[in-house]
Amino acid sequence: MKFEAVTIKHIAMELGLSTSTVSRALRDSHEISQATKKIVLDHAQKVGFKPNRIAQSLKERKSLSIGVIVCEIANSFFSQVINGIDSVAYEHGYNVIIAQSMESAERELMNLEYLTSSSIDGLIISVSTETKNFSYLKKLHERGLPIVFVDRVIDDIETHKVIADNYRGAYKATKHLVERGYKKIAILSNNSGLSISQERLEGYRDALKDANIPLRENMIAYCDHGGMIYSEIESAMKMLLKQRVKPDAVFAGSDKITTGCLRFMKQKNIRTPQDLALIGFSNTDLTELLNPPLSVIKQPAFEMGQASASLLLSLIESKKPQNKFETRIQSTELLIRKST
Amino acid sequence: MKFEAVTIKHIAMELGLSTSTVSRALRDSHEISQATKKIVLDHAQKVGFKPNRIAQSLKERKSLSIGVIVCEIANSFFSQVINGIDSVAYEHGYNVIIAQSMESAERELMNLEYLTSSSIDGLIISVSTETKNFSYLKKLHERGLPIVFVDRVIDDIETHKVIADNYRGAYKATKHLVERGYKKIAILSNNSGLSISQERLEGYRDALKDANIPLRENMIAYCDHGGMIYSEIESAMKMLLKQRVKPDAVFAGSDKITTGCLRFMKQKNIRTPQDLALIGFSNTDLTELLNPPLSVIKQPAFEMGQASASLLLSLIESKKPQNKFETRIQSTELLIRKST
DNA sequence: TTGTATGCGTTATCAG
DNA sequence: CTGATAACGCATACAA
Repeated sequence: MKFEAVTIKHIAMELGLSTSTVSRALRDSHEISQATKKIVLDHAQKVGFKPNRIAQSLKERKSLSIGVIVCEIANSFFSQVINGIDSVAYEHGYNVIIAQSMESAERELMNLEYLTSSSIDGLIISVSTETKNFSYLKKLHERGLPIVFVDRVIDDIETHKVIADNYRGAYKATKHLVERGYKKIAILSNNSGLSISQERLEGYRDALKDANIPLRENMIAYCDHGGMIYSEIESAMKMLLKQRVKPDAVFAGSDKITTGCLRFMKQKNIRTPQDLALIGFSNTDLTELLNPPLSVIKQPAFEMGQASASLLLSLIESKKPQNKFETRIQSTELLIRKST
Repeated sequence: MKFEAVTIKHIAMELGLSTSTVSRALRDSHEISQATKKIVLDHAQKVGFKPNRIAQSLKERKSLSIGVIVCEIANSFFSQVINGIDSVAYEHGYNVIIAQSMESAERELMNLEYLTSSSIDGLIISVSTETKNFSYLKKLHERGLPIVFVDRVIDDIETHKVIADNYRGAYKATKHLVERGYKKIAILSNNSGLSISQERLEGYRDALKDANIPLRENMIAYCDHGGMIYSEIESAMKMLLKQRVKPDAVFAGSDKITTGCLRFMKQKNIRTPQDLALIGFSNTDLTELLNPPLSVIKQPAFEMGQASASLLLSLIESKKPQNKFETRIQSTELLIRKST
């Protein structure tokens, strides 16, 4: 027994009407008499008619779905972003189709090709650490697919971008360390190609400069896969701690890297702040209860999701081209705990 | 400038062929000559042809999408489940469409209606705490929609169910408390209507019984909305702690409730295990680093997701009816920390 | 081996 | 006010 949905045709047959009449009645067209409307509506109700969205999509040339590509759903930051997206999409009757890149450019591309085979009306994407080649994305954009970037953006594609204030977050975090007397501040950054990494590094650099602390290049380590693999963080940390001049504080440049650092320090029995101060980006739950404690830069993930979805929907629903702008969600919080 | 996709028709025109020939060539049909195949394929490649999935869906009467309804995406347990689902779906070329019920029966129903308007081939659902009326879901199932339940199941709908070993998890957790000498063990349970709640309560009851500890009904508190609202947990905890006989240990019956309890204890300055021992279900990251420490029952969320998706796909792709069975994923872990 | 015609479910256009 | 017909993009039974 297959799932046989009831269609307009069925209703038309059973009521001895034409499909067009039924269709119009269901859409409450003014050119249908109240009497027939009632008959049709009642019957539709009775047999549980639901319009076939696929057919509607084909006809209307839109799917009422938006695609979302993030590196990993099971990452607090992104799951909160998705939550925000969903909350807005739901209100506007849009579906959310999720895909994860797992920080792989190849998977990202496959998802992209799949989602854009006319099955989505617009796309919200946070590019993977691996993504070097934007040409496909760019082509899609040029061909008219509404795109909104969230968090990890690509500068030379001109469309809405929703980002947290990475520069200020990193600046404040670094400054906070400086103010506590730390002078050898290492940073464990995400892949250097990422927009967020560059902004965060900038904030770090400027905070040091403003404090007249010389920047040491060997205090900067990178996790090319965004900490997707723990060993990446492990070796970066080991490298940092092996320097002649050891860092007295570490600034973890992303959620995943932050948790990795915590794991590493726990494992190696490195205490905070005695042995090494720690501050990092994190949207993980319950960070206020961690031990070793953790000073945290928290991103407004949910709000970023909401903003992205709103912008995307405005892009989708407006016929005219809009001014594309960057939205900086300002409420990046700096939460200080005794880890620093 | 709209997003104008290239269709089979375009290719046919440009190549002076019929649409059917093009269609067949693209699908590598044996009844097309190698020569034309090559011409078509090359051209399709050149112009970047991507078959319109909506049209394919309409024709084939399947969408290559599966729907997932959970209470909240930004909940570690569910995000890990989704991750598992996605990993399997992706390999089989299926899309995942996510919807959240936010523990509201109404939203769940709306999502259900929306998703099943022929836009999904099957459904994976974890019912909301509020869900009392299964009739719509049941009707869908009877009409042939493949459904797999994950974690929170409905007993009288006969289909595949993927659940963790809630009974054993709760039994072991309670027993562990008993063995440490706790005798006044409270449980903060999820909504009593939920399958998981009942199983967990059962495990709790049996563990007490086996230890000859009388069950006190006033040691059982419920969070009807699964802890979606913090005040719910707060008042439940207050109620428990106001009893003449105060509990010396608390067993938190879900992820959300566990984090709620931790928050509450922090706020009220209740120490663990001195003032109150704490154990709870949790799939949150970094629980091993929490302070107050937390003994944890961890569910195999990712594996549950994988299993659900595999079962659903087998349901979708097999024409014959199958034996519907319950899959108990056994690897529920009990992770003991100094909180108990 | 290729082309023609038809239908998937819906809506829009055009007649009546 | 209502009905017949075409079209969205694709795939296939049937002709040629």
